[in-house]
This record gives sequence, structure tokens and C-alpha cells, in this order.
Amino acid sequence: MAKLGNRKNGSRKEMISLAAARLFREKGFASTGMRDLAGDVGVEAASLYNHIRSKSELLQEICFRVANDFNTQLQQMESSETLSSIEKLEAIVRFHIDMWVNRLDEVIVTNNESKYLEEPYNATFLNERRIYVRRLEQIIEDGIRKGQIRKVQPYAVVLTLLSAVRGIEFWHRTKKNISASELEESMIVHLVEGLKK
Amino acid sequence: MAKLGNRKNGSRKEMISLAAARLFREKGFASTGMRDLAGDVGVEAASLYNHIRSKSELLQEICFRVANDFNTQLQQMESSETLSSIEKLEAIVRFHIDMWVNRLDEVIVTNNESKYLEEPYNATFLNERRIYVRRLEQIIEDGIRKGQIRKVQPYAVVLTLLSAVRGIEFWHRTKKNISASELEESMIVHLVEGLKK
DNA sequence: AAACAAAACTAACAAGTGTTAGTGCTTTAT
DNA sequence: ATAAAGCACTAACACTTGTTAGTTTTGTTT
Repeated sequence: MAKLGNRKNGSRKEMISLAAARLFREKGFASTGMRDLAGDVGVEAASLYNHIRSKSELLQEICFRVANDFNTQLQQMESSETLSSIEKLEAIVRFHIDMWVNRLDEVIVTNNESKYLEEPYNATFLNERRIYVRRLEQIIEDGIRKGQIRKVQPYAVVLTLLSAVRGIEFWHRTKKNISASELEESMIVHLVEGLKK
Repeated sequence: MAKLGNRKNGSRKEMISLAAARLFREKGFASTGMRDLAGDVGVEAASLYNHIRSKSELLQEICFRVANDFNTQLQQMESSETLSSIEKLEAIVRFHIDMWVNRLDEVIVTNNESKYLEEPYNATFLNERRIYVRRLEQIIEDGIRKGQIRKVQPYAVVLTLLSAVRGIEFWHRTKKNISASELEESMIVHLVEGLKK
């Protein structure tokens, strides 16, 4: 018998998840058929079900994998005792930019298609997002209290930061005369520099 | 006979378009069925076709109506001879915020669902967007040349500005202890103030 | 009241949806 | 070699999709 977590098994499942992320991004979750996905993987639609439980499961794995990566990095920043609030914020924004540059498919799907998660996953996801925003607000509030950050509306700033990096999606589409690192530096200066006291 | 452009006719079509915008936003274009839409309007699905040509047409009207409103306002700013570059930019960002606050359904559909436009509408739409970005870049380049704006990467700044305001979507979902005008001022300060020389 | 069009209805269509059942080939473990 | 599991296949299911045809009801104009 082939062991569970086999190399072949693993890579097959990964291939499906990868193709799903790309298709969900390009065509949207609802418009991506299992026959589309199967075609991309090079297999009949029914064969996919030897590797996955459902179409929904694919979306769940993508969304929560991404959410988990964001949460993990945030926790690392929170637990740092050497970084200033502004340095934490900058590192977090850089991480977001990095995710949007290097894992575009998954991140876009997580942002745009998470509403198609079945309950209770959808509710859980929205709740996790709310908490994530709250934790970012607290870093800013901390910074203001310690005199490292200008007096701003923490919630408004968090909304702006999280959304601003979504512009990278369009940068991907029309590769301009600007590199990823130039874009990153420009965004950091524009978004974070102005918060310093 | 009832005249074309009748009050009843007009309001019926408007009702359909309005309901479509709301449903397309909530459920996505692909997941919104004509039977869903008909149910919201209070009519059978087939009856919709006395007022519209197709589901696609509804999306086209929403997307190009919004695009047109953005283009019109941009043109007004471009043709101003009294405003400085930074003042133009601020007015444009305020207009974007205003659209995201007051016409959320249409704007979100335009942003998220335009990919479902049929050709050649999709290509036209993407092209119009590209041109819109280009024109914003030129305002920034102008401001830099005239010494009114700091030396920044115009393209990166435009991407950041256009995307940052998308955060308003989440503000809508979870009405926080912050008003629309507070949010607007906060965003303007965060996004535009830092560009001044 | 007669005429006419606007706009609602029912019924149906062809195509596409995610998914299951059942079968057999291929690979791995004993 | 033999048993077991992995994995792909075909065929089919129950359902939903956007849309059309044809008919009847509603409302306005002459």
C-alpha cells in the first residue's frame, strides 16, 4: 500500500490546490468548474475526488493557510521586545507586500473569494479577520502612547494599510518599469513614513 | 400605449439594476441567478427579459456607468487652471472616498466583477482603467516638475491611492466608532499629506 | 368601449453544475 | 507472488443555469 502522505500523493494534492488557487483567482470560485480544474491537472473531474473531499474544501485550505501565515507573522511581531511600534508596523506591511508579490493567487483568492466559504468556515474567517485588525490597531495605539507614532485614528490607518497593498494586483497584471523592491520601498515610504512622530 | 421612457418603465428598469448591483456585490456575478434577482424584484425570472436584454447587460451598465463617473470627475480636475497638483490629487481622492462611501454596491461590482464582462467590453474596460491610471500619474509628474509634490514613483503612488480607499468596504461591514467624514479626513491626511513637498 | 402595447405569467429548452457509484489498472508493502 | 491500497476511468444522478416561446393580464390612449 502507498503510505498516506506519500510523495506522489502529496504532490498530486499540491498540484490540485495550486491549480485551484490559480483558477479561483482568474475565473472566480463560482465560475471555476471541477471539469476546468481537472483539465488543468490533466485528469477527469471525478478523479479529483480521490484526493479532495469537495470543491469547498479546496477554498477552505487556501483561505485558512493564508490566514494562518498572516497570524503567525503578526504574533512574532507582537512578541518582539526589541522592535519599536513603528518598526513592527513596517515589518508587518513589508510582510503583506511580500505576500502580495510572491503568493498572489492564494492571497487574492483569500481576499475576494472567502465569501464562498461554507458555514461555519465563513463566520470563523470573518471573525479571525476582525481580530487581526484589532491587534494591528493595538500596535498603533501602543505606538501613540509611547510617543513613537503621530496621533492618528488607529482603525482608519489599519484599513488604509491593509487595502493599499492590494494595488500590487494591478502591478502584476501590467509589469511596469518598476521592480518589486522599488514598489515595496515606495509603498513603505508613502504609508509608514508619514506615521512617524 | 405606454410611451417609451415612461415613469413606470424607467423605475422598473432602475429597480432591476439596483437589485442587480446589490446582489452582484453580495453573492458575486456568477453566483447571482436570474431567479434570485427576479425574487428580489418581486417577479418571475422570465419577466425580467421584458426590461433587459441579458444578465451581462446589467453588469455592463453598472461597470461603465461607474467608470464614466470617475472619468468625468477626473476630466474636471485636469481642466482646472486654479488648482495646484496636490489640490487636484486631494479632490480626486476625496471623490474616490465619496464613491466608496455612497455608492458601495456599484463600485464594488465594478472593481470585483468586471472580469465577467463579455468581450469586447472587458477589453475596453481594462483599457479605460489603464488610461485612467496614466492620467493620474501625469498629474503627479506635473506636481513633481512644479515642485509641489515630493519626488515619488508616480505609478506606485497611484496604485497605493486607488487601492487604499477600498478599505472603506470593511468599514461599511462593521460600523465602527468612526464616522464617514472622520474616516475621510484620516485617509486624506495619511495618503495625501505626505506627498506635499 | 375598443384597441394596443407593456409587462406579467407558465412551460420548457439545452447546457452545465458538483458529486457518487462502480470498475479496473497500477503501484507499493508484506 | 499476493494482498492491499492508490488512483484513474466511464456513466450517471439530481439540480441549477440563462434564456425563449407563447399566452394572458394590466394599464393607458383614442
